[in-house]
Amino acid sequence: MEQLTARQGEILGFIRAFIDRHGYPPTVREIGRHFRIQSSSVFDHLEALKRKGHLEKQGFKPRALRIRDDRGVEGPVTYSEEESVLVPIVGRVAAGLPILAEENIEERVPLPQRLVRHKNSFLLRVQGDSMTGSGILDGDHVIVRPQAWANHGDIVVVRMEDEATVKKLDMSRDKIFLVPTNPAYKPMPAKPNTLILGKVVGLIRGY
Amino acid sequence: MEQLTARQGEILGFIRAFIDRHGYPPTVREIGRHFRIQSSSVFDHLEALKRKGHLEKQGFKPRALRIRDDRGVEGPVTYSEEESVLVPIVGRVAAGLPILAEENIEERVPLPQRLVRHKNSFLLRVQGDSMTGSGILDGDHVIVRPQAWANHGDIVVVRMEDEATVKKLDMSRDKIFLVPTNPAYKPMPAKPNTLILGKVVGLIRGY
DNA sequence: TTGACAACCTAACATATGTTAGGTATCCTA
DNA sequence: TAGGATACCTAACATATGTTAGGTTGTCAA
Repeated sequence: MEQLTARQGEILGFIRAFIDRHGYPPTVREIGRHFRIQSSSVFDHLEALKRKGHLEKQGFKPRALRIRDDRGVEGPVTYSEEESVLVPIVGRVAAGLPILAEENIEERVPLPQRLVRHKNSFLLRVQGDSMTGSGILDGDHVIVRPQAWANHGDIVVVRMEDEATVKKLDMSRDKIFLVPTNPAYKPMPAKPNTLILGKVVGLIRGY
Repeated sequence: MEQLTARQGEILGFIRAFIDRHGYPPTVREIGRHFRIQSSSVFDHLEALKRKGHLEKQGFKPRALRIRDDRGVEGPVTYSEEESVLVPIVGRVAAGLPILAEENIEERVPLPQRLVRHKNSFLLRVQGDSMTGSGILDGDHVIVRPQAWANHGDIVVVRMEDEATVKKLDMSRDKIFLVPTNPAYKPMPAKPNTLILGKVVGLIRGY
């Protein structure tokens, strides 16, 4: 990866911070406004960053920037390429409290970043064998990305009463069904008070 | 959080996936292209998603979208409770070489100690669906503790020719059998040259 | 049976956008 | 001492962009 100049480093840092704060990259002119330089000057910097491999850039599209300096080092590696993220294990899900309230958290476990690509993800211990059809066994821990809505076919964590349970979403019919993928169980229609806590994005098992 | 319609859920899901894949949100028309609807129709959907609190939207700015249905799960600051261990991912298993030879190692991933309680453990990517009966799916990574011998009922990694494969050990009969727990496959007797590389002690999956 | 809402449409508008062209000044290196 | 890279500039261009206005159709609860 080619060396950056001080200015190029500033620009890259600004883009990174902007994405952190807003959730989307800045436009050329937004960068320029911050540094009090013209858009064409920013353009030059972006081209340099692209040429040096630190930035991906989709021609002519606004905000189509992606920082690429997080790739690992090539070749045989004898050290960690990857950082760990501390992910909380959620136990009981007390009603009324947000899922990640300290009261619900039992402990925290370091996981590789690739498995936990989103902020506020958490681990939930699976109880029962209702999802064995999807390779989710009793005692497994699922990695959950919090989101209040999910789509047909997603494996989700829903809260019913005081319990968090893992099910597959079936939205193909008139009502929403929570489907256990173990054929020994029957799909149940979602009640009005069922709450989607998040989508299952990973799984961890220890034998 | 107000209820979404099926269509609104699809749109929200597309935006989420797009950000995941590209690093920046889609434009109104990019969403429309995917669903084969007009930009003005997409606009309506985005307004609905904003009104219902699932989306933030900066007026008139392209791609200025931010998904907000993960609120209420603000996590407290995380601190370290557990150390990570660097575990190598083994790719091809070159014949003649020890399984943990540098030539076999693709990369290293940090895992929580509780999952990897033994030295020289490694990760192996599972190919095929022969172990779905044990909740081990195609593409999963199993954590393997190296050992040359295992017991009846253990799930093990064996080397046959140049390939490492995951099977269940059946030693209840006169011969040793390698059992795929997917009933669609048949148990095979162990050949004299089959080598036990280790025992499966854990599993990791990313969706 | 009315009214609200959802889900789409066509057509048009103003403009913020990435980009290009051509220029100046400074610095470092061959 | 020439050349190249860096870091900026002004001016202009084509267009992809979010948005608005004004529809149609169907569904569903009051």
